[in-house]
Amino acid sequence: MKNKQLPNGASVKSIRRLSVYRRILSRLIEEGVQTVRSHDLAESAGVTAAQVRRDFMALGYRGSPNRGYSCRDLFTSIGDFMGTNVPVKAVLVGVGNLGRAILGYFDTRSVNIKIVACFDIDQQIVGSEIFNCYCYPQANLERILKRRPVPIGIIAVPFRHAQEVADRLIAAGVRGIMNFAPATLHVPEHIYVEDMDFTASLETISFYASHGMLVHQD
Amino acid sequence: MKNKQLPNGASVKSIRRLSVYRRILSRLIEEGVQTVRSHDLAESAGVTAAQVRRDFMALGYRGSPNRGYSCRDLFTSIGDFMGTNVPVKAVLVGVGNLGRAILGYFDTRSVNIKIVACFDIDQQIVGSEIFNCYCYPQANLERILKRRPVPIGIIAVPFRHAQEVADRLIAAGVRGIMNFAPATLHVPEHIYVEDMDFTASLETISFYASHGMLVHQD
DNA sequence: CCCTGTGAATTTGTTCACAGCT
DNA sequence: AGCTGTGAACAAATTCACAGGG
Repeated sequence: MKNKQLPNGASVKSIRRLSVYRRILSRLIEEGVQTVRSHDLAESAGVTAAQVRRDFMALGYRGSPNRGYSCRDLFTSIGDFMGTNVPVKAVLVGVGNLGRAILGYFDTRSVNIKIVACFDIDQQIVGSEIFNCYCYPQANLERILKRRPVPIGIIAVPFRHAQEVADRLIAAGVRGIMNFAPATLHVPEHIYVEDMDFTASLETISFYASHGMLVHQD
Repeated sequence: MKNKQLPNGASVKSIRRLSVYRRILSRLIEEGVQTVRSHDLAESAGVTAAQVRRDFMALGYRGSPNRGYSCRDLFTSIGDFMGTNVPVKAVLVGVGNLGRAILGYFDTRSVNIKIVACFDIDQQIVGSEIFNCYCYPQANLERILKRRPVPIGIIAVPFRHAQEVADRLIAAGVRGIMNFAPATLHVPEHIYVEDMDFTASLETISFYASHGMLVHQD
């Protein structure tokens, strides 16, 4: 897909940074911090202060000169913008080692992301509950998503099946996909895919680790 | 970190794409395909043909007009450039659900990436072998890396310990880090970090999934 | 003719630097 | 004085479009 144009001008990269700022804010709030300056957020997030302020232009949220931003208000504002103040729902397909770890990850860590169902083809797994998530037969994917539509699908199946699973998820109404399979998915323009490509990431790290040059923190 | 400058002009993004092309090529070779055009690779990798050719400028590998590229030679050439023709070695710190899944992932999938040791603080796990990888006490990290230096560290510990683990890995000679902890690591300029931030990725997907706009395949 | 290789144009993303508010 | 908000400069990444080769 080509690039989107948000009303304002938020790119994929800035959206991702907003998510990171929000996490930092949540920790600051826990610590009882009231306000934060763009400079502080920049330091915590590993970016420049100008970048932070630029990213906030998209939100419409405005700080106060000489004081910075209210942690609580900014947190809410980012959540409103990103839609993460209400829990985000997803389904997962493929309950192997990795799928299980993903279920565990989101079960523990975040209140605002909820994997509401998972699917597998293995009869040993189907019918059981893994990290508070019931496992349905993969054949029933369409039926279940029809009854309870979910906007996001997480693919953790072997790469040979990834495209087929993606097609079925999309047909069942999913709009965004988190793809852990080492395969490039071919999807319609309006579907957003984020690849979690462990091998490509590790090989990229390897390249820079061995060529020892200065480099850009992801 | 700021951007590196490769002799030629390969950026982080192009390096990552080279890894993807290489994987595609390995599958083509398995299928017995001899040559491939930039256009074909572009289709498989989900990018433009011009992008593919541009990426290959960095390699110095040259195709033949009217024919394209030799799959086998190009595969080798990318591997030479990236250093992935010889096995890439890494250590993993944190053998929880996610750590275990990562061990399983690289154990099965790839011959050319090898996690040579893992570390944990849990005495239950230490001393056992997980997916063909022996688990050492985390306290011995420095000692073991001293004897057998490894260029890459994979961090899969809770976010509170991530920075400390990163510091120790770097002190022990690691040059690149794959960070699964939801934390921004602060590292010296010459260290390359790739963040595998599940939450930021999922929230980014959520944003685009709910705002339904055209979008760029990662 | 159908490819690749690449300079030039364009688009996207980032940083600078300063005006303005408190 | 110390911060934000932002136009303008800059840098990076991508695409265009075409010259050149077999």
